[in-house]
Amino acid sequence: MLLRMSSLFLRTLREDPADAEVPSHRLLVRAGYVRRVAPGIFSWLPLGYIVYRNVENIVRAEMDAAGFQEVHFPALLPREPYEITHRWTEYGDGIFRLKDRRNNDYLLGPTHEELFTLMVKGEYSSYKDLPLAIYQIQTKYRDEARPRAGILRGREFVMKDSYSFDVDDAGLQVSYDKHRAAYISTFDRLGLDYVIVSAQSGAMGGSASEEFLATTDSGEDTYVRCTSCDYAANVEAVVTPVPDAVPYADAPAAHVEDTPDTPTIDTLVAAANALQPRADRAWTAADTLKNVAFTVALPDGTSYPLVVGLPGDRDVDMKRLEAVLQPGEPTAMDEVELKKHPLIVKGYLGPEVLGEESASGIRYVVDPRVVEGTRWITGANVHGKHVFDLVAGRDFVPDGTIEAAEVLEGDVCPRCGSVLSIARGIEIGHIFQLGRKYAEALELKVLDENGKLVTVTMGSYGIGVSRAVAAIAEQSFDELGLCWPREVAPADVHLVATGKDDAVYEHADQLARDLESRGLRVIYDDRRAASPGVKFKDSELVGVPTIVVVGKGLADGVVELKDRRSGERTELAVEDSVDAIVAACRA
RNA sequence: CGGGGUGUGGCGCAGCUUGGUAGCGCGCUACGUUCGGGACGUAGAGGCCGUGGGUUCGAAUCCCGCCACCCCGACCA
Repeated sequence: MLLRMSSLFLRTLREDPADAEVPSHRLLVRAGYVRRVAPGIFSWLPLGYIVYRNVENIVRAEMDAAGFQEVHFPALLPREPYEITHRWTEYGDGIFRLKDRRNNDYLLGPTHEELFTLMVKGEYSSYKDLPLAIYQIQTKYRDEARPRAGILRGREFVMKDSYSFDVDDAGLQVSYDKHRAAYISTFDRLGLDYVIVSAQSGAMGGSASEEFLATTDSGEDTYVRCTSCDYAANVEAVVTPVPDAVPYADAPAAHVEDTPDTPTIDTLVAAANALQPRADRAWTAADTLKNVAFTVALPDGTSYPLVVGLPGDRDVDMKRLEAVLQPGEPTAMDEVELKKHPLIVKGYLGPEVLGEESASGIRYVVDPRVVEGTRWITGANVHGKHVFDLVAGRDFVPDGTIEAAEVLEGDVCPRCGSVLSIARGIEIGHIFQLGRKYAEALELKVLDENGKLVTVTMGSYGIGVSRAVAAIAEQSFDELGLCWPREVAPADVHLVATGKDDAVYEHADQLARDLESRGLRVIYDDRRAASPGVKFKDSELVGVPTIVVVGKGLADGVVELKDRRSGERTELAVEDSVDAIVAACRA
């Protein structure tokens, strides 16, 4: 491959685009790799599309090597399969819907579980055909509420999705493990720094689930990692260790106190220390029980109220709450909704009027830390009053526990009891054991060895291909521009010719062809009009791993070799420069 | 869905307060000079100022509506 800059369809930008925030977006636009067409929808220019295809081909090669077979579905899909699994409604505004000329409903596929399931149902009917793993690389469409961060979160994106089909759970586990291994080799080859974390399975349903997160501060996902054992999890999936119950035989009886003007936790803590100072220490937010009211909307259009109780030093993490309540969608009650529940007093809500068995009938769930015997300061359900020494298990019994409190740096590791740290990442892969949800809904069954019909169990595995391009960019740049890992880079060598001397361009031209004939992919900056500064800046911005300069050194018989990432420069004798450059690129 | 912000040549922006028919940088074209860190000179091309209405002799500028886009939040009682 030899691309000449004089005719390459490329225009780099000297300034950052106004709408780009994250580095990958900024640099992919500036270096002429992508252009925005509409919110969350992008076009790929030649260099970008080369990188995109390199990533896609690595993913494909690794899937093929693992023995998975590639198929291809349409992106334009009929409503019926999604109606059967209820996702036509469950997806809500999240999918693009359209009608054909006969007014039939269609959608642009957001994911393809239904189609894969139906395809296998159409072809296979015996346990002897299983296990099977098939995949596709397909453009997906999701009408995101707020697309952001350029290629990282678009409304149109490319995903590799695979599905495994097995007769039993043991088989599923084997298929899952094979995919896990294939993903590890794929992401290793893509040159990504990533972690594998326990996850929630999300809208697809299912059980065992892990995410591959590319580690970067600009990531949307927050995960925890144990500082001593190998526990790692998405915050949505973090399990709170349940403390032992506290003896409370000696606890004083609950008593209501006047606490005027204390609608927030901070004001309440201050009031408590003034009114009822403790002998041993000051009251803190952790001594208060905060009760947060939500309305949970269900896919069938109904909704129910829910109150979450948690220690006052923590906030509700909406992503965790949503993950637990799937497919229900919680929203915090506003003033209007609070008024519909007369027993709820804004700012002074307490557990005594809550619970399915109580007067209000409102479901009341608490953080796992609120174990039997713990004592709390909390709302008294009267404006301006709080109750002290309210003991869990004695004075109130919640309807259950819920994992909805935010996870904080320093929280206890559920596996080893050590300390958790928090970091961010980009979800580039997700594997999970779907189980029989779709096989059941769409009646994918095979005959087993006893001639009995059994429902097939499935696994589902995704890689964000276009997102991976941005994730790699996100991990591979410096103040000068991009610096791609070699295997995904648009070329091996960026050859720059400088000056006005014909001899320089003649030599560089020959060098470009020699390198190409040795199997290297070459970008050759043969522009006569551009100044050296422009060419150097462009070569750094574009981010090819090896830069070669043919210029003023040629008179002394040398060309210059630069490593984009390290910045290291070497002078090469002209006679053996081809071999030296090839060696540098193969290293 | 809520909050904030922005719409002016291809890109990045000024002009708007205080109305008088548009300007700067980059890029682009031509010629000349220059050629190792985003060169310089001269001459050019390119804009229904997001959109609809209103006020006015006159609107990019003031008023009203609409549309689009960007950022933050999707919670803290």
